[in-house]
Amino acid sequence: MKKNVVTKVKLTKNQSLVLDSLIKAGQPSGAYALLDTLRPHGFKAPLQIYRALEQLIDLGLAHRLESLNAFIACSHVSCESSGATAFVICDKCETVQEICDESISNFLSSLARKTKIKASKSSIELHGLCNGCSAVSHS
Amino acid sequence: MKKNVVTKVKLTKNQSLVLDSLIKAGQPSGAYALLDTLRPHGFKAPLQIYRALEQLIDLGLAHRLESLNAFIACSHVSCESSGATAFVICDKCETVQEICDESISNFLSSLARKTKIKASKSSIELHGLCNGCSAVSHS
DNA sequence: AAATTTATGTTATAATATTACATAAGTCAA
DNA sequence: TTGACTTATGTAATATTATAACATAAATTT
Repeated sequence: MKKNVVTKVKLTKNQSLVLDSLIKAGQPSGAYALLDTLRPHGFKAPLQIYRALEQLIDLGLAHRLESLNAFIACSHVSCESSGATAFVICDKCETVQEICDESISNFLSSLARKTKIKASKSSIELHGLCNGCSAVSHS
Repeated sequence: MKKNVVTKVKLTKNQSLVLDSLIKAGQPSGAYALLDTLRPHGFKAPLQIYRALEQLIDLGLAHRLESLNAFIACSHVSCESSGATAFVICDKCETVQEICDESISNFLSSLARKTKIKASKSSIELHGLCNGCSAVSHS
């Protein structure tokens, strides 16, 4: 459950562009949406996106939301959080809260212990309606 | 966070076939793998699989593993677990442990409370090496 | 039996992701 | 600074996963 904790890395041009797009989006973005955003910058193929994302995720600067097949910039300066992160996703406004505290890591440790697994990666995603949206929401 | 808790339902033919395949597989199975398995029974299109899976998941008889884009039969008689389930997945032998106890639901409730979300769906998946595989494993 | 809902069959296509191979740029050691 | 090596890039093709749209049939309700 280690992660490359990074204070300063020099990103390549593609990596920077993808990260900037993710940050600007402020929401989960699909790889092809990112590709479209970056076509003006010369991006032409999905692989350019996927490759940049792979590095960014390794560096803890971006995350993949498994339940959405989408990606999001890390909301911490850089995610120094040992990989124990939970995402809380509003299905209406698409806001994502990235939670990263002891309750998450404790829960995961305990789960790993109980199931006798040597954990290497986790994904916790909770969907629903955020405070604002559930106040308004019809149906 | 409700789920259709079911004691006895009559599944349709397609639903039964898909569920049986899932159970027989005993492992996460992709939709197209299921389709291939069921071609001898007359299945011809992915939609036949996806539609059956949708019902099975609604009924709590199967689950979707988001991080694998795959499906698995519920390991409980029928998952009466309020949808608060965690999956622990060995990346080597593909064994999946389906955990479904108070620690999961407590964790999720607390997360929902902290983030002020009205939760409707959750996904918790922990990857690593199971007890057996980590004993053997090289690299 | 008519009306309604639920399930099915089938074709086509959308959305997501990777393989394979060629080239270029950066890094490090001699 | 050249050569060896690793890391990043470009590009085309293709694989994998999932859904839309439309027609038909079966089950359920009234």
